[in-house]
Amino acid sequence: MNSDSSSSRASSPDMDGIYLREHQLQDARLNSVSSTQSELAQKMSTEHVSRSGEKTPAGTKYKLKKQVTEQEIQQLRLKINGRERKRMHDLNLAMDGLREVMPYAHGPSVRKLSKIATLLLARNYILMLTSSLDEMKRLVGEIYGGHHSAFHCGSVGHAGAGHAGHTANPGHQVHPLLGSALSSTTSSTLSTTLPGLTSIRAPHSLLKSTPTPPLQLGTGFQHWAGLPCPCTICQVPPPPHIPITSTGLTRLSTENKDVMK
DNA sequence: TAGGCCATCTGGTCCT
DNA sequence: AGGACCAGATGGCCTA
Repeated sequence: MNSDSSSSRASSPDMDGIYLREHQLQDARLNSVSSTQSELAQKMSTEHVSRSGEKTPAGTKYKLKKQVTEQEIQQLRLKINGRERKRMHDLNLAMDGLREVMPYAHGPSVRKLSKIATLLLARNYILMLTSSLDEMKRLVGEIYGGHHSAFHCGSVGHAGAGHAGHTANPGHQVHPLLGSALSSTTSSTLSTTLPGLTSIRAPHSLLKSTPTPPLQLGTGFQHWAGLPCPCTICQVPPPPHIPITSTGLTRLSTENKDVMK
């Protein structure tokens, strides 16, 4: 039940592990799949020979040529496998990065979110943040009414961090929420703004095997500072009403409503 | 032991 | 042609 999967099974093993496992598997596969590989090699080598016009069916020249192409094919396979491995490794790194910013407890005593759980939780989290943002905009609009200009882009002292996009891009080239990913305040700001957020639990069914620890913003969590910008540029459209089929998502959405109350 | 999750290999397809 | 992307297959590890 130990969630420290990095110790038991790292999603991104080091290169030595990769190298070792690769060769172990290759040794196993070269024995079991050698027929397929040799068939492929023979097919390709024959094709190569016919292309190059060197028709020496049974001579030594043919054998040498075939051997060379088999080695080339082998090397090509290794090269392709390495690329694919690197691609998947990068994908896992991105997945780890996503896990880091997810409002879910991190640590050695917490099982790492699975990939599917990470994606589902991330989607739910985005929807929650969107609804929270809309709600805050609505509240600010109610409170300040037509005087919101005092809190407009860059007018607020704290807004410098989160609204760097505005100050640096008068033409709104970069949305501040996107810019906040590069420069923003700590999660405590969000916790203050949305007090209930830090106590949200993840009820997703895919997380059933976890002890469901209280959600906490990851160390890498970043958000904008200060008040939401009510300008038309920052007025994000309402979240699309995507049907949520997952029970976990539905449940979390329900909790979101409670948080917003 | 079954099922879930994952890494890796592999062949196909599409793009540059 | 080479690389990126994708999906299926396979086998290992872990947990209930």
